[in-house]
This record gives sequence, C-alpha cells and structure tokens, in this order.
Amino acid sequence: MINPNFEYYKIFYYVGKHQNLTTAAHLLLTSQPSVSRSIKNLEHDLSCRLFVRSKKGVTFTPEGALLYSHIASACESIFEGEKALSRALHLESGAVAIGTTEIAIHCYLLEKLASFHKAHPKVTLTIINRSAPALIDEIKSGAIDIAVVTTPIEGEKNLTITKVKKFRDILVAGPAFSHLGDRVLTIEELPTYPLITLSKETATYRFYSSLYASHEMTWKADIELATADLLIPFIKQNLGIGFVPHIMASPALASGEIRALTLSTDIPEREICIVQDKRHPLSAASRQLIHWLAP
Amino acid sequence: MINPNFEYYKIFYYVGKHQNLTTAAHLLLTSQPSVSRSIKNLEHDLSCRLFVRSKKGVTFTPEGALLYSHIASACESIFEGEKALSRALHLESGAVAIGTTEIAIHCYLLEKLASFHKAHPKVTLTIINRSAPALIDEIKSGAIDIAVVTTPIEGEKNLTITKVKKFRDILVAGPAFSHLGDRVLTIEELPTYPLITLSKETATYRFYSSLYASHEMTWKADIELATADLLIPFIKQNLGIGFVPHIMASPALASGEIRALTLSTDIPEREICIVQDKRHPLSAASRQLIHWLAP
DNA sequence: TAAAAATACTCCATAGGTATTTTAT
DNA sequence: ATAAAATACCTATGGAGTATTTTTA
Repeated sequence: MINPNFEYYKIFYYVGKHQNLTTAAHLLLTSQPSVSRSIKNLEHDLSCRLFVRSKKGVTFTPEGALLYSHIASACESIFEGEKALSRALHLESGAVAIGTTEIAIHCYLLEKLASFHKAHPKVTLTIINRSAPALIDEIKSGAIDIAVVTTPIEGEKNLTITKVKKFRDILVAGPAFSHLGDRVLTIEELPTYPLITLSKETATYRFYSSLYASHEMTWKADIELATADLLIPFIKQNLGIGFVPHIMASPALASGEIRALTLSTDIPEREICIVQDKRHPLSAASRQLIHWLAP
Repeated sequence: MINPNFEYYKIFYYVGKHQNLTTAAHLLLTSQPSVSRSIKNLEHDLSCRLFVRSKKGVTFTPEGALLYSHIASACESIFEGEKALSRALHLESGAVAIGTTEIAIHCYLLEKLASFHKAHPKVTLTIINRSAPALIDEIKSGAIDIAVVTTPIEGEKNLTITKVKKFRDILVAGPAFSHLGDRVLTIEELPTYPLITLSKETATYRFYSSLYASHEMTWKADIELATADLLIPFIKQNLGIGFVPHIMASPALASGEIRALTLSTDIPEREICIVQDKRHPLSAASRQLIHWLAP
C-alpha cells in the first residue's frame, strides 16, 4: 500500500458522505473530474476499490464502507479542531489566568478587565491575587499567563515587563491626626507618628524601604497589613498614618473620613506593569488582553 | 482562514508528537526543510503560530496544543482505518455470509470451506441453510454475500451464476426393496413404489418435477422431507425409495444398509452453482472465497 | 559553538481546469 | 436520452531536494 495523501481522505469523506462525485466537487470548490481522479488515486494507493460507480452516483464497496467509518470520525475531529482553533483565535473561547496585586487591581486593572470582558465575554478570566514576588514565581512556572503588578520589580531575563500606568501614593491620616493636615511635614519627622503599611513581601513595602533608605532612614511599621483593602479602614480608625494610592484613598477623602497630609518631599511615582515570561507562548486571548492593557 | 491541505495535518501530527522537525522528517521519509515549510504553510493557512522553535526542537503554542488534541485523534483514526482496511484485504479479518442448501453442503461446500478456513482462519464464515429459492431472495436483499445451490436456478438478471461442480443422483432403496436391485427399472414403473423426496420448495423437487414431466409423468411423493439429511435414514427404514446424490448415499451403500437401483434411463447431471448479485459489491474475503470455489 | 530550524533556489511531479467521451439506466 | 463518471490534454502551482544561513541556548 502506498501511503495515501491525507488530502484524498478529505475528498473521500465528502464523496462518501454524499455518495456523489459531483456534489462532493461542489462542496470542495473543485471540479468533478478532479474528485474522480482523486478517488481513483486513493483507490490505487490502497489497492482497493472504494466505490461502485453508477448513473445515480456512487455507493460504497464493503471496503469503502469499512474505511469510511474511520475516516468520517477523523474528518469530524479535524473540522472540530479547526472550529475550536477559530473560536480561540476570534476570542469566542479561551481563558486567561491573570495574577495581580490588590493595588494594581484597584488602581488600574479592575476597570480594564471590565471593559475587556464586555468586549470578549466568551474569554474566561481567572484572577489570582498574590504578592508581587509570588506572582513572579507563578509567571515563571507558567501557572498564570500574565501578572499585573506595581514597581519595583527585579527584572529578570526571560521576563518581559511593560509599564502601563503611573500612579502616586499620598500620605493620609484619620481624624485624630487631622491637625497634621494644616502644615507641611518632612519625611524625617514621620517616624514620630504610628505607621500603617503593607506586609514585608509586597512591592509597596520594598518601595518604601528603599525610599526611606535614600533618606538614611529605616522603614519600620507599627502595623503591617496583609491586604491593601485594610489600609483605609485602619487609617480611619486612627491606628496610624499611611501611604495609599490616591485612587484608593479618594472615596474616604471625599467623605472626610480621612485627610491627606502634605509632605515637603515628593513621593516618587510608581508604575503598574504587565509581566510575562518569554519562554511561555501566550494564547490569542492573552495576547489580546495584553494588547488591551498596553495598546 | 484558508482551508489547509489535510496532508499538512499529518505532518503537524508527527511534529507535534515528536516535538522536533528533523525527527518528524525522518519518520515522514522527507527532508527537514520540507517539514519546516509545511508547518509554516499550515501556520499561515490557520493564521496562527502552532509551535515555538528552539534549539532543542519545537514546543506547542497554546493554539498548537489545542489543535493537536483534535488532530492526534483524527490521525489515529486514519491510521486505524488504514490498518483495518489492510487486514480486510489480506484476509486477516472480514466475514463472509454464505447461504447454502444441504445438498450443496454435503456434495461440495463442506470440504471446500474446511480448506478455505484453514488457509484464512481470521475470516469469519457464517453459514445459513435454506431452500434454494429462499437463498436467492437473501442474495438479492444483500443479507448473504454468496449462495451455493443446486440446479435448476431461474437465472434472473442481476444474478451471476457460476457452475462449480457436476453431480449425479442415484436411486436407492432399503433392504425391503433389495430384490429390485437385481434388474433394470424403467422410470415409468417407479410410481409403483413409495417415493421419498425433498419438499416442494427445493430445487431438487423442481428438478424431478420437470424430469418426470418430460416423461409425461407426475412427480408425486409419498413422503416429503424438509431436510436432505433425513433421506437416507427414511430410506434405510424402508419407507420408500428415493433419488439421492451419490456422495450422500455412499456410506450407507458401503455398509449395505441401502442398495442402489439401476434405471434404464440416465438421470441427467445436476450442478452446484455459486450465485451472487451484481448490484452488491463483494468484500475481499467474499471475492477470495469465490476464487477458492471457482478458480 | 553546536544543534536545530529557516531560507534560497531550482526542478519537476502532480493537482486542477476545460472539453469531451464513456457508461448505465 | 440523460445524468453521472471517466478520460484526455494542457498548464502552472507548489512541494521536494540540496546547499546554505540564521537562530538560540
């Protein structure tokens, strides 16, 4: 037996399905003689007659019917595969696993994901919420497709880091410290007041550690919180003052529950970044999401 | 998406399976550049990267992996189909449904089927045992592949009739009629003696009806049997005389339990025939069996 | 630097189209 | 007589091979 060209099986499938060369030719967008020749070639390759030709079309020989039972399921698998691929490419299916920190979610990602999801509702978004360093590990292992985190990030090779949005923290305090709002504070005097911050493993913690270090001070918190969502509630309760992204503080500022303090030194801008691993190719849905976030 | 040539999927399957273009090329009996080009063409047709190339070979993109899950099962179906077909063509599988009459079985078919089965043990033989006219209906309906029957057969169009063996009946009688064996009988005097024959729907009955008619006599049995196997036992028991194929009578003749009678007129030869229906294509196994019976 | 993949370039096999003939009912 | 399949013939696409370059770990 000569190994037949698989393309012949596609033609065989159509001919077998419609029991007619001319119909098959139309569906295959080709001519009847072409189909006739292909079937003849296939029969030759398999050393076996597959169809009985008649005026009304063609009918299977027993061998043709035997082969068809296998080829039909093969062709249907292939067509299904093509459809599945097409759905994935047109974002009518697919999934993206996104790792993010709370600050990135609140300052940036939430609204972007909302609009992306509205545009591509069939794409499943899986969000996991960890500290930035943990997310970097997840990215490297391939457990998540992309991470959206805040600077600082130690940019390893294999990682692609795309900056997408700048943001700035402000220093806020609860009502008990409201008298501080009347004057300009210096960084150096901040250790006088109780400090609320995120826990050690966060990028935020590292950012302020090095900021303080550049002023030859030590970043030392009175209260370390595991999640950013708790910052504002703790500050409201006068448990201390803290640095919070402006956007996270604004509702409580507007309602007067907390108050912004003025520093003599500008706090440097921070950035929200998309992190991906060069070694792990991204799905169409992931690529599209990245394009959505960083056009 | 351009409808990809199915041949590309075969190549994709090998590349996906071995994650290496060069290995796939060897297995496909072609060159590495050819495989490289084919994958590139497939990726172009699908508007989608399927593999990530590296020094160690290739790895799937998410889309490649998605497609592979479908293509792999398709290719395996095809390879299974090719194997099943090959087995059928080499008579390592397959089935033949054979219809036969008892006379054909005993005079001819049994020993032929024994040798065929020994030569092709994987071919399943299904034997059904009916009267010749009933078998002709089964042939026309496609319920059986071939029939092996005795003349006379009304040869309809669509039926192919192949004569394979001549045989001759002899007239035999039990011990009570043994005195008849001493002289030559004429057909005309046979109605004097009780006659045992097969039932009306058999070819044997028709054969003798027309033989008697040609002597202007009427074929009228005293005992009609439904099965040929009962002829000898009934004759042994002196229930009458009867025409029996020589080969079926010979054991009882040899043991002296019955005796052959001599007729002044020769009984014409009868023939065993293979009947097939032109409209129903035969499987390789059936063709081979016919070739075995009528070389 | 070494292994694997991609590219360049040439050649020719073969798929495909049109026109026509054959076959079977 | 007609519908369907087969054949003939021609053209040109595109697949295959060899040699070489590029990539990347």
